[in-house]
Amino acid sequence: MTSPQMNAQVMTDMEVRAHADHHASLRLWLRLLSCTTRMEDTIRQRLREQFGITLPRFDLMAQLEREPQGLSMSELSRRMMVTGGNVTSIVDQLEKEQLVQRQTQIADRRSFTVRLTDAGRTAFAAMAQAHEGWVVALLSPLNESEQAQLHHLLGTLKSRNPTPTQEKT
Amino acid sequence: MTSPQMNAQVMTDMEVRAHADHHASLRLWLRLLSCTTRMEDTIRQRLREQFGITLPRFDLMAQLEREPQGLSMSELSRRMMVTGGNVTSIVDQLEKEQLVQRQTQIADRRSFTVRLTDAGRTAFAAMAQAHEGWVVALLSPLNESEQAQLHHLLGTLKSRNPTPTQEKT
DNA sequence: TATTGTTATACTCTATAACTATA
DNA sequence: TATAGTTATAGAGTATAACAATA
Repeated sequence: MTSPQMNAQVMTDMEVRAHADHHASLRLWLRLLSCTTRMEDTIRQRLREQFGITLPRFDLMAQLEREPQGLSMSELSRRMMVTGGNVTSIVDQLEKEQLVQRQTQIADRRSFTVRLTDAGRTAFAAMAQAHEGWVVALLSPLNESEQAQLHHLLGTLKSRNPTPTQEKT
Repeated sequence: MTSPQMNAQVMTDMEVRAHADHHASLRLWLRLLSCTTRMEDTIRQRLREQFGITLPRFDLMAQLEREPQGLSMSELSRRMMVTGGNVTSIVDQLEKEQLVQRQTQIADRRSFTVRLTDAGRTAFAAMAQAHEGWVVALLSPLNESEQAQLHHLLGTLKSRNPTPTQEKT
């Protein structure tokens, strides 16, 4: 490829090939986007209809469910990759419905620990179970081996791209 | 598996297996979502910074670019899967910037044909070229064969799931 | 009556910036 | 001064519903 014999014809072929590859990448991206958006819209709609909850609220509860000892507002902000004011608003709503609670810190009185309440944990368990069922059903066109392949390919994609944290900061 | 010898122990194993699979599906979904969201956020941000355009506006222009003869408002609404009022608002903005134009129909005076202007076509060409470059770069962790595999797997996923049209209507 | 498109309204999510209380 | 969190505001995107003009 890099030999001195490389000539104008080869360059042209390479360019044609590059264009074809670019279009293939673009088609792949559009397919990736449409598959994901379609699943996400379905899940979002069902969460709203069946549980009266939005995806960000569900995500916040999911974060808390993984951390029984609770998380600070700023840590929630970091993990959900949204700014602080938005976390305040989501926690306000969930607290009003008694699904989460703010606990004052002894060590640092500026900060709160946010936790799921018992009611919140119970409610989340039901939602998470339904959510998992939807995901399993939506991915069921792929068998176990195909899902593993897809997981692997996406892992390659993810690990070699900059993280959102790096980009956002 | 369905023989009379199937006993409690087998059931338990199956259940354990099912749970493991479910968790694998959930992990796959989270990875699919985060890969896609990360790419989409990057693209959205660059479109805004470099071209002062939002993704829906870019998408609308992309629809028009594919149909030189133009599209009606309702056809744009259908293709973009958003309700009519939103299309009105996006077309209003693009028309104000003279990137698209509404043409009255002779046959049906209720309806418009929306087209790219020459300026719109020129502007879109520059944006589309940059966009394609970003997509190629973002997908570059996967080689050609891996991209083809991913495209194929997502095709399977897409073709055997209900279409958004069915779900939205 | 039905359809095309517009307008008005409301809601969610998001970011930015000014602010308060505490460290 | 710096940090944790709140408040206020603004903007994008979305849906719904009432409306006008035309078919």
